[in-house]
Amino acid sequence: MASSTRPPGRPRSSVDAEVFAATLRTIHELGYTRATVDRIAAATGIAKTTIYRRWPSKGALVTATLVDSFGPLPVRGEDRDADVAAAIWYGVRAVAEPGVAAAFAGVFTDAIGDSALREILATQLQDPYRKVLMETLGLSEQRVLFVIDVVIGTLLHRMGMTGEPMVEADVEDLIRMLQRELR
Amino acid sequence: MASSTRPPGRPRSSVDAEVFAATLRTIHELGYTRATVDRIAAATGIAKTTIYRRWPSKGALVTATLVDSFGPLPVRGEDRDADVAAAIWYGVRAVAEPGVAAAFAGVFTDAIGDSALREILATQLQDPYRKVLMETLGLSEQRVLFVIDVVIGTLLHRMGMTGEPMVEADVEDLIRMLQRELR
DNA sequence: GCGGTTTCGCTACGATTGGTATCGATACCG
DNA sequence: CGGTATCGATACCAATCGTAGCGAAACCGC
Repeated sequence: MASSTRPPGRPRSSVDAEVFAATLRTIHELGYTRATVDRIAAATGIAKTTIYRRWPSKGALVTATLVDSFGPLPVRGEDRDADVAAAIWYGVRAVAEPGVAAAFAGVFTDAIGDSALREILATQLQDPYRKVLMETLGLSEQRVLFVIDVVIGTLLHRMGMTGEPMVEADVEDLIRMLQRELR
Repeated sequence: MASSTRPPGRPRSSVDAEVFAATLRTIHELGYTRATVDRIAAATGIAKTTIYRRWPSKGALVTATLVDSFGPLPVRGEDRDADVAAAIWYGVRAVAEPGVAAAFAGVFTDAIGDSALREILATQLQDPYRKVLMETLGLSEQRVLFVIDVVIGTLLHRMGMTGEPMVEADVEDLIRMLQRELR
């Protein structure tokens, strides 16, 4: 329909998905610090300069990778307990994806003292989930931000300390705890 | 008493406390990444080489700074609800200390892919609290690790996202939530 | 005081890395 | 086939972590 307005010239080779995958894979294998842009570019088969043409910094690239990796929340707004459980399980799987926790921690670290990156992080990663949760769960902003802190913070801390995703029994405790909290 | 066995030679100038303070201050002002060892050394008035003589890496220095900054937990083992509240408030104040959250996130990031640093982090920072909490609260290891994940993870996520400590109302919610969880 | 011992400060250096500049090659559209 | 915008490659700069080497300083026992 409106997809006919394509600008002239050589198109941006559509390898974004490949770059995201290579970013996660490289971070998973080497950690955030040693996952250099050079290596990510080489793993994708494109030039480093191409990456910097599309994303303004390494942090922005990793943030975009996280946004792409997380995707939309599977909440329906009918049964709050069910939505809480579904959202937490979704978060567990997303954070357990190889490289995601390390990427999160790394971009988190870079964001402190880099206000531009911090803006990207808050706008592109947190705001969508805040809005969706406020609407479908009918909670205040303060309440939603509290829940996001608890869920994502807990999962990241576990992944960071142990390197392993949270086991099912602990996830179920986390779900029950938050269902009680939001009742 | 046994402090008489001092080795000969020039003593290690006892500026550890100053180095720790300068580390936190520099990280607070510039963030973990831009808080270079050069700057920390300059802020203390000592040479960079001296820092590397005492700590094997920047991550180890920051971890030691965090251990020094946190200190022992004020739990008494008589009233569990009171201990939970006291421990959480203690964590809130420790994480709110300027530079602590940024230092934590940074050393967390470096620890992934640096097993030596990871060992230091787990042994020197987490283990003491795990043991104290298991003994005084009479909880299983799994339960204690879960609580540590929730408390520290939540506080760090809040500090990382907003740059501000958690407000009192949210802290009280966190305390009530965990008191119910541990009942 | 004085020698012995250990740490300290300083300068210089190597290796990596984030990020930029430049220019020719390339792929697409009409 | 020509116009246009992106891509790839190379070279480059500024920071930064971490190390080497050496002379100076500070402390102890005598």
